[in-house]
Amino acid sequence: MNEGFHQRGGAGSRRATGRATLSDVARLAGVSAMTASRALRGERTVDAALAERVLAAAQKLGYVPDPAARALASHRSSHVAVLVPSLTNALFVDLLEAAQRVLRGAGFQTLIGITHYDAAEEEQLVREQLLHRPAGVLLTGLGDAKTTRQLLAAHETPCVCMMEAADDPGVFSVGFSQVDAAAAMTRHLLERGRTRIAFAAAQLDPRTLQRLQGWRQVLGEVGRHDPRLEWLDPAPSSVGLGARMFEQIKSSQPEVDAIFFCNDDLAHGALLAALRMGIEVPRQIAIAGFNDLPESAHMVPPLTTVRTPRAEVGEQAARLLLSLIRKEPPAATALDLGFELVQRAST
Amino acid sequence: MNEGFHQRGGAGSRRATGRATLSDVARLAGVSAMTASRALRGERTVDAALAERVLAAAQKLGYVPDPAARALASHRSSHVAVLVPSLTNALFVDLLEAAQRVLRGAGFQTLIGITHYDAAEEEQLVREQLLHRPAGVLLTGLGDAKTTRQLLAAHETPCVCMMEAADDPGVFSVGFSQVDAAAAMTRHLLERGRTRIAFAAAQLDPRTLQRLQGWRQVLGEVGRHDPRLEWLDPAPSSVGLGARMFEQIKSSQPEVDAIFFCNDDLAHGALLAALRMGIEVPRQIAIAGFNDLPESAHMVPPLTTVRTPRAEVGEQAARLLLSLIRKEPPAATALDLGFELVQRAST
DNA sequence: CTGAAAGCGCTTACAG
DNA sequence: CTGAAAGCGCTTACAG
Repeated sequence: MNEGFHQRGGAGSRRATGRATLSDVARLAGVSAMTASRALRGERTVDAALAERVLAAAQKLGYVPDPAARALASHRSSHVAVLVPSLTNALFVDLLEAAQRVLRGAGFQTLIGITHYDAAEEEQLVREQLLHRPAGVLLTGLGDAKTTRQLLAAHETPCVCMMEAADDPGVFSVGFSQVDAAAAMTRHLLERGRTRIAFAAAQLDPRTLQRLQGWRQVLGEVGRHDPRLEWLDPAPSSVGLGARMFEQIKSSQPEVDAIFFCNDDLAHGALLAALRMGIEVPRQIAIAGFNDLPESAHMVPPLTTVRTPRAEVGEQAARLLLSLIRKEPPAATALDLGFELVQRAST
Repeated sequence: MNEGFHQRGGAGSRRATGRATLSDVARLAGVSAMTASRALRGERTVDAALAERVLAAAQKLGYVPDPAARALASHRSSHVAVLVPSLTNALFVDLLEAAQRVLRGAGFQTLIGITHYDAAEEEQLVREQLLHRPAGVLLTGLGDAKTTRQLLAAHETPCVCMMEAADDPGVFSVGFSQVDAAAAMTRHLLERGRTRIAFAAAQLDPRTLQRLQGWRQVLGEVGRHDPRLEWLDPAPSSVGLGARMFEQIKSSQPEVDAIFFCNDDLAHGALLAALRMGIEVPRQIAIAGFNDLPESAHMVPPLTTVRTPRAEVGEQAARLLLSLIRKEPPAATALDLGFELVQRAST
């Protein structure tokens, strides 16, 4: 019967890897390679008894499918590309970590790409990634990157956008409304009796501009919007920049009684600058941030901010992508995970 | 002559990708696929004129090699796995970003793995990665992970360790001496007239323990080491933990006149706690950190710390790995990039 | 220095 | 529901 007889390649063969292959499994289970392949991928068309034998054989041989062979034959790798603007911002790190945990659990490898907040670089990265035929792409979008979307569509590669609740029905997204979150914070400052509320932002990526919009909207409604209260700097966010912005606003517009920073890093810098300058927060001026980084609760005074569900966004975006990859019906097109206003002593 | 005649697969063929393949290039250049393959990979055995024709053909067709096919045939992918303990610590983010930039430039994709400071998880991740046959591995090692090294050796996968200057000649490493850096900071504190210098650390990974060793060594030499000055907490580092440690040290050992924290996050927490408690730094107590994060220069007072060359470590480690992958003679076995003591107002 | 053959380990597409 | 055949797009190993 030649049972267990296992010859690989014959005389002129090239060096193999030494790992068990699909045909090893098939031979041991007494089925064809095709049936083994189908059983291992969980196709339901395989007879239950056969499938069980295949699984047992695979187990016994310690079989692990070769990703390269699978990718070559199926035109689809087991990679998922995750594109984020930066890893310097803890927000994106949390997003990435959460997504990666889910993807890894499902047998997908995570390839990271850093776009540096540059739409052209995003497009370039997507092109590069598509050469590797990723199973899917997770994106922190840079506006209406139509080209990106077309590229992905042309390669039939599923994609989920993170950190926004998109209104475009052709786009899958997981996030929350940046506009609403900023509006909520602005309302909070009004309720605390502030009348000259500045908005200070850096980087000016699409999500930051959405926050600007929320602030404008609320102040506009109460007739308190004034373009001179907008402090917009395209430079990257940093603690140092936040400190400089605070000094500038304080010296040029002493009547400002609250500053809403577009993120916590800037707000931290402002709080530290206030300490250095002997300006009391919130008595003389209120300071608010956005994101609720771990440091924020420990600042002096503790920072009022918006808690964003970034880990959950990463996780849910990965889950949504997995269902798209598996061609299962997606749970939703746009998943809105909300936000939470965290009031602390700085406002 | 059938020139330009291009038929793919014939009647019963399966859907191809539509991209130009190696044989398209070979046909256009009028050579065999083998010669085309060799020319494109830059093998020097190819006749110059032929090589030029191949390159021109590839250019014209927009040929891009298929990574999966290449990996299947050669048993080696174009991926490099980068394993770090965490991305919550900015140190590792800088490392990763720098390494990725170099690797991407050389045509390698970066796969990240997060070990969560767990040696078992590191080993598990290495096993997983090896199934994908990475071209190489970049590691932020977790001690004498002998198993890890054996695994890599068995798969003939080159590896470079980051953030240490290893003394083991069988290990390639890029970093600096954690012991020396901590010793330098301890000496600095002695020179500033401090006599009761505590060492406060969290996470307790190998590099932290090396810093502990440097501190012990210097204090031992001057007869000022006292085990009660060691504050070691295995919990993850955070600003909050730094604040708590500061409060504890202050209340239980009021005679301590300096605290050397094993990283800047903890030191930031301590500075903030001191502000809250009304304790003057450095008059009443000096505070020092390690790593020089961007925030450190903006703290109140600005933090004295050790600047570590993490971006350069990532970059050089990637370069070293590339030369190992290409079987070029490596520039060095252990590359020591040094460190810099940055004195600011907190000491 | 160059090439025809074989093979890497899977899956697609087609028959039964 | 199952299988024999062909093929994915490259490179290794061997001849010349």
